[in-house]
Amino acid sequence: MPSNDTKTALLDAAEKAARTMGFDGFSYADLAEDVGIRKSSIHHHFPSKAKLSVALMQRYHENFQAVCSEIDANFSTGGEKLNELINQYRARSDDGKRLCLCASFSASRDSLSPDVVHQISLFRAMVIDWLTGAFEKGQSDGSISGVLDPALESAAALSLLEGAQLAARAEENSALFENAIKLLKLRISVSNPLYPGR
Amino acid sequence: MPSNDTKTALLDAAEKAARTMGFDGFSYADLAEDVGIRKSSIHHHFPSKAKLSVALMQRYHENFQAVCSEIDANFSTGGEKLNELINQYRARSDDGKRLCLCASFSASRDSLSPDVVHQISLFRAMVIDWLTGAFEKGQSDGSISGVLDPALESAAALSLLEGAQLAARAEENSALFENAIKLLKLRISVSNPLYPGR
DNA sequence: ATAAACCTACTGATAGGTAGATTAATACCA
DNA sequence: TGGTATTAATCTACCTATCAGTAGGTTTAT
Repeated sequence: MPSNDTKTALLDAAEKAARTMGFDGFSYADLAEDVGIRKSSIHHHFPSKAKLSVALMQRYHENFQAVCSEIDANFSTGGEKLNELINQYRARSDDGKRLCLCASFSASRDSLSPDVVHQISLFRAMVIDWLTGAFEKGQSDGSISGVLDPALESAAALSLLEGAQLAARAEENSALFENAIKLLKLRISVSNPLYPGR
Repeated sequence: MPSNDTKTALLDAAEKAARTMGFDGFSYADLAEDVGIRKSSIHHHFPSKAKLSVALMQRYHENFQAVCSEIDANFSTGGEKLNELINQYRARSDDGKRLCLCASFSASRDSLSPDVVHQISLFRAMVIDWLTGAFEKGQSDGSISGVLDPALESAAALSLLEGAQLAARAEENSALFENAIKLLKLRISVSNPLYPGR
């Protein structure tokens, strides 16, 4: 029985560590202590830190993409979709204790393998595309006010969300995340989504 | 003659390294090679990496505060002030090769000394205050459109600017910074033809 | 029997930091 | 003016801890 338990536990520990301390801030020794095996045993599952980070980023990409699909399946208006994505970034901020993996890895760019650098681009493109769709929807159904250009809104929103995580992280205070996104949230209409308006 | 040359050169090298690779991403060996002295000699100027980072953050704070004062002395409208601050963050992005020191240190928060953590709060408060003033001015003089709440605008703008640096850093592409801030720039009125803005 | 999973024990490189000698620039003083 | 303390600045040489990673043996489950 190929027990994925340890492998998953290692990925969980690595993701938490990377998002808390950055790629250069955690070591195999940290993961070993967290998971409860010897650090040399980690190499059985992930032969190098570079390959671990590739697996980390791939899982993160797939997971986030699934979340976006889930949102699409459960929410119809652009405003609702945007609001749900904001909730995702809030959750991943963990009260200012962490950043999302994409933001954390971006900051440590020079220490990453070329594969991960490329994966970051793919991840960002995926999120930007999804967000652009949400803003297009919000523009046409009137659930997001003042949308001039969905593509530009998307780029701005992603930067705002990652920047808001950074703000909360700077002082380990979730209120700073909320403050940073408040104006964006105010643009989301809270009217009955059954009445798209305009 | 107390030669500040080496000390300044060390701070310059450390700031560049920290903003490029993060606090955990550079070592005394890197600085030594950059400046051209032995790494043990660095301890004569900065006995520990913690004290170096304190000096780094202090110089950064003073420098940035001076820049803000300079802007206030040379530009009168809120829109012009905001535009100049955007220019500062663009310059500090270095075409996606670096982040500002505040953003970089925030990401490596767990590796910093308590002093530096506190300095980050002070720095952010200073920038937020200044930005709030700029938005208040822009609201009253009409040079920034759609200002509802200057304090919220300020928090959002700082997160957007740091997030835009992160976006550019993610792909080492300055166009991502420009894309992220474009909508903010569009809110700045370009009424004065002498300062057309970018 | 086989193979995955994990272990002990190790490696070379590098981390931040220290000890103590040497060099270089300044200050004092006859 | 020349000589001598003094101090800043840098050096060589070393320390201990930790880093990612390897070699090879042991356990465990099929």
